[in-house]
Amino acid sequence: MPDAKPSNPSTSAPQSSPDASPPRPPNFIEQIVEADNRPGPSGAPRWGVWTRDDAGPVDAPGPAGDAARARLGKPRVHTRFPPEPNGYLHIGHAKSITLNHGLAAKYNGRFNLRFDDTNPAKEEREFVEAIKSDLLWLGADFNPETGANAGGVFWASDYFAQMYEWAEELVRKGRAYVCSLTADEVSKRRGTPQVPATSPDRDRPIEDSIRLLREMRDGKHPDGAYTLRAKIDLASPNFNLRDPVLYRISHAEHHNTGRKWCIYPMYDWAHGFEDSIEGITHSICTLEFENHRPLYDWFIDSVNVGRHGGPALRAGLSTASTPAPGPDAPPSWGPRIHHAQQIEFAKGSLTYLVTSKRLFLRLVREGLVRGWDDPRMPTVAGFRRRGYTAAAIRDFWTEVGVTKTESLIDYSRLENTLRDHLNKQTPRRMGVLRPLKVTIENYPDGGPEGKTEHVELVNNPENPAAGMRTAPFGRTLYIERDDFMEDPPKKFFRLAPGAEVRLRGAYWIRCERVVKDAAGDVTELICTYDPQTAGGESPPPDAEGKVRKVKATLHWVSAAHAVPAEVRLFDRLFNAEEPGKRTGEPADDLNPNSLEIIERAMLEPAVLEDLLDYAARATDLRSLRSKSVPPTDGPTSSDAEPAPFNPATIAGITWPDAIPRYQFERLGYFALDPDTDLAAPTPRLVFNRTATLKDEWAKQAAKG
RNA sequence: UGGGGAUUGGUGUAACGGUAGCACGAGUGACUCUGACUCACUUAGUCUAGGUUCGAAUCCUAGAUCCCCAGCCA
Repeated sequence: MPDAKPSNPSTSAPQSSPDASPPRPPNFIEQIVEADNRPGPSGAPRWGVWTRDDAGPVDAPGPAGDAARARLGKPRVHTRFPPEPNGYLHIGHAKSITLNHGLAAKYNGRFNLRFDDTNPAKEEREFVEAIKSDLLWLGADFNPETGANAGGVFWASDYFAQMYEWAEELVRKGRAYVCSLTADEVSKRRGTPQVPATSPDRDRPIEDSIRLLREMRDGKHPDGAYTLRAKIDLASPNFNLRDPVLYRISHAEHHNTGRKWCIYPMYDWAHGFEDSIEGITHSICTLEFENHRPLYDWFIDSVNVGRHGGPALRAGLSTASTPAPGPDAPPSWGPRIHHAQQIEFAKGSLTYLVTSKRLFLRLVREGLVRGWDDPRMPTVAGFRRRGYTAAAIRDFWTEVGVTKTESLIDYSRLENTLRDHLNKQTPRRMGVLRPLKVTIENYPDGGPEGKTEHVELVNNPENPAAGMRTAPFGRTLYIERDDFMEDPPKKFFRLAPGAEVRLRGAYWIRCERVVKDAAGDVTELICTYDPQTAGGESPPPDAEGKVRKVKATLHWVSAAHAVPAEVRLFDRLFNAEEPGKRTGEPADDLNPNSLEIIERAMLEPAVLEDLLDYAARATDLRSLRSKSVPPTDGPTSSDAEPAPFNPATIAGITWPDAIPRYQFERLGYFALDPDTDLAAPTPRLVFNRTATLKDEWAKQAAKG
């Protein structure tokens, strides 16, 4: 394979594009990381170095162990992706994953998957499994046994007890209090930018607050009766600091902790501690949390009041290096806890799509799409099913870069990155979407079905090593309806009455006559072929030395050997550049023609042969079965861990996710859909069109 | 109205007081057994107004525009 050239064996990051693009300058976050990694005034990197305690499986064999050993003594870089399991991941999340996992890979750090499950009302098990599966597909391995940069899977709910202790600590330090206001009252008393908020219970005695907090925890009070609030600044122009709620009462069943808790921490209270406990160094989030950073800092600082130890100590880790408080030290709450640095970056929006979980939920529930993984959905699962490659999505976000500038990116940029990848990799095959029958009247008759020749075709012109295949050719063929025009405009150089074209790899044919049905529609073309053009070669020069030329080469399928398949064609889900801009409701801009199903496309037989061959030796049949992804929302009963994706070689190309992909010549890139059933007596093939090829003719035709 | 961010060709991004560059797109042409790919050329930008400086996208002042914040969501 030509792309097997030596490609940067030093990094363990998932390698993407086959050819190396010019090196990008480091983005602003990488610049921060690199500055942190340089020795500071103390001679050590800002976040210290990896030790046997936190470097990962240093004694394990294999790549994960190798990476862990290589990490020892090197500057710590520890990132995380913290989704709430309340929906499927979308293309925007992929940016965060690419960034966070990419940072860990680039600096041989570690990357955690952490479920931010602090709100039992909205979270479901199904989403947990879907998110894990999406991360694995994207190449962000979180399992420390297999992923070189994996830090593990964590749950905010595992930290509830620790967070609760810190909450009591803040009360005792006079920095939090139990408030009896209702949600409505708090809202009314919030004030305005100029007018401070008011809160009647701020000066509740510490012991009262402690008692009430414990009663809240122990289920003595109904939902909404009390909250725990931080005592910060009711007049702050930053509303987040106007005594934010830390805990609310909720007698709800949590998907992880069941009925153990009836108070749940608010995101703001929980998030900084989650990073702290896990020893996250760079806590990367989106711009809207910039206003919250002072709050997170205040929480950690408040816990650290009266504590001792180095500034970069991490909770939950060995405190051996913590200097013991001296005899004259004030009462200590324990060693100081770790304080991650939050860095905010801008989300990237794409034209013609939206990333709103609320809208996704509606589309799925109302049946406007065929599930979370509908190939039209901007979910990671949707892109996967559509046939996008994880490498293309990663490369796209890397090319777009990371900044603090809000951007609206042309969707075509994502599509172009995808085409780049697919062009270099996909095997070529021929398929006809809308068959038009062609009979070659001067082609020899060799029996009931005519004579059959086997023509040789190149599998991928971009990749000579992909080799050749043969395709049967006969007297009766199908060509694409769009490749014939009875009354063509000047610039149309495909087939027309009297015109001559090449059939790829086979012969040149000339259209002699047109057969029509009663309605006047063309049903068949009667053509002749030139035996001197075998293999598609030009015929020898004529008597005057002139060589005949054709301008078009068409794809075709032998009617006697064609394999029928269902093909699903997609147009954009929304037909407005910014859905919802017009009316405020994105659903108003839904494209009613976003899905077109071709029930009986005709494919060259090599496709079925490839797939049967793969099915016979496949260990990972996810892409060949319809049960691979839950088709609708709603909880599933299965608690099974999503299996890692096993690479599979299909038609000579190895796909990390085992999804068979092709370029059907001149039509675009296609991926096998899980609705496919190869085990049926008559195999059922279903393909999704991932993307079209660029089409100069369509552009011209549109111009008129 | 208060606070927090942002602003460089059509799009995305770089330049960190010293030649405004890169990628994608678009246009033109070449090549072509995919109207694909590839190749060549072209196109077009520092939000505005002042100031500092030998020199400003970069520093200062004033303004404009856009995004975020008054959930017991995250």
